[in-house]
Amino acid sequence: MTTRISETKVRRERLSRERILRAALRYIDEHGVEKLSMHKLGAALGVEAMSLYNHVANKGDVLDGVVGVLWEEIEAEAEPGADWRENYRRFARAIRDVLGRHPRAVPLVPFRPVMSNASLRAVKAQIEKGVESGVDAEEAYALLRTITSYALGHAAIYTNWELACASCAPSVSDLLRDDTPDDLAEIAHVFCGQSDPDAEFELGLGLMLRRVSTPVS
Amino acid sequence: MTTRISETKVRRERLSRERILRAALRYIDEHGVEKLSMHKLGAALGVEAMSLYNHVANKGDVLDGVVGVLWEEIEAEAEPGADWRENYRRFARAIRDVLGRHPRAVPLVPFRPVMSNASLRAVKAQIEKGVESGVDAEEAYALLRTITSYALGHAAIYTNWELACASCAPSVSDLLRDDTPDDLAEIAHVFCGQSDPDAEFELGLGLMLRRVSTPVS
DNA sequence: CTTGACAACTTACACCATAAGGCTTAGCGT
DNA sequence: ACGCTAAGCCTTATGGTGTAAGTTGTCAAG
Repeated sequence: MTTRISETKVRRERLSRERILRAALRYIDEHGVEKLSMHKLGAALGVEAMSLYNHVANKGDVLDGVVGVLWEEIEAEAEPGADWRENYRRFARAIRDVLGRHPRAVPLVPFRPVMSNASLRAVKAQIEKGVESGVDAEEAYALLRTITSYALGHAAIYTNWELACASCAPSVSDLLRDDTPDDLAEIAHVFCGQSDPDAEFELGLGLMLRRVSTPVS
Repeated sequence: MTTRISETKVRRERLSRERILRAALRYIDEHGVEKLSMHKLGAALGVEAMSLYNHVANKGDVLDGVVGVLWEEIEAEAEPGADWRENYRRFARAIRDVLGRHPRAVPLVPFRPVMSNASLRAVKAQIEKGVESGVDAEEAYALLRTITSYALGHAAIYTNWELACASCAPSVSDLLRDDTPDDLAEIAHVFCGQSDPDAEFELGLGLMLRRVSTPVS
C-alpha cells in the first residue's frame, strides 16, 4: 500500500491541457486523426482516459486545441518583415510548411474554425504591414483570405496525396477504380503524378500576388 | 410465417450501391458526416446495418462513394464551352456551388482522393479545350491544379464557416476563445465577418486567370 | 422439387466517448 | 502531528460504433 504511494509520486508528472494537446498532436502525427481515442491519448500520457476530462472538456475540445497548436506554429514561422507582398508569401508558405510537417493533422484545420490568438495575431500583423505600404485595407483583407484559402486547399490536397502514395498506393493507378477507361487513366497520371508541388504552390502564389491594384478579369 | 413473406416482398425494394450512396449523402446533408453510422444508414434504408456489406466493402468505401457522387454532380455542372478561360472559371464555380449545396459533406472531399471517372472526364475536357486554344499543356495542367486547390480550400473554409454561423454561433464573437484581447477580436470581426464570399471567390479566380503566359513574380 | 446462390437478418465482440462516483494525495490551518 | 478540503486520478457503467461469423429467407435454374 505505502510502496504504491511513493511509486506513483515518482513516476507521474502533472497533467495539463498543454501537455495533453502536445501528446494528441504527436499521436495524430504518428497514427492519424481517426486512430486517436481518449483511451489511447491517456495511455500515451501514462494515465486513464477519464483523467483527461479534468483538463479538457471533451474530445472535440482536444481536436480544437490541436488546431490551435498548429496555428501557433504557423504564426511563429511567419513573422512579418518589410515587404508586404513578401510577407503574404511567407504567411502562405508557413501554412503549407507547417501542415506539410503534420500531414495527418491537416484534415482538422479547415473544418475547426478556431480563431486562436495566434492566428489572429498573425493576420493582424500581415494586414498592418500591407496597409502601411499603401494597400487598400479592404483589398488587403480580401487578398489575405484568398491566399489563406489557397494555401489550405493546396496543403489539404497535396499532403493527403503524398500520404496516400507513401502508405498504401505506390502508383497512381492504385487510386483509380477498376473500371477506369484508358484515356482517363492517362489523364490521371498527368494530372496527379507529374508535377512538383512546391513549384506549383509558388506558381499560384505568384499569380495571386503579381499585381493587385489593376482591374480584375 | 407466410404472411410475413408477402409483407417483406411488398415493402422492400432492392438495395444497391447506388441507393446506399445516395442515402448516405442525404443523411450527411441532414446530420453531418460525424453522425453517419452503418446502423443509421441501414435504418434510413429500412434495413439492418450488416446488409449494407453485401453491396459495399466498409464504411470508408461508402464515404469514398459519396465523394464520387459529388464529383459527378460537379462534372454535370461544368460542361465546357468555347472559351478555355471561361471554362476554368466554370469548373471552379461548379466545385464551389456543388459543395455549397452539400456543406456538411465538404470535409470528405479534399481528403478522399477518389479519382472518379466523372472528375477525370471533367479534367480531360478542360485540358483539351485549353490546349486547343494554344495554352501550353504543362501550364494548363498546373493552372487547373492550382484552381482546383483554391476552389476546394475556399469551399472548405466558407461552407464550414456558414454552417457554424447558422447552427451554433450567431456572431463572430462566439467563435473566439474567452481570453481573446480586444484588438484581436476586432481583427477577427473584420477578417471573418464582413465580406461577400461570392465576390471574393471571383476575385481570387480573376487573379489567377488574368494572364497566364507572362513570367511569374 | 431440388439445389444453389445470394440478399438480408441475427448474434457477437472489441472498442468508443463519457456520466457518476470513489480513492489518493497535496496543501493548508491548527 | 492532526484532520479538513479540494483537486487529480481511477473504476465502473451505459449506450453507441464497425464489422466478423453464422443463420434464415427468397428466387431461379436444373
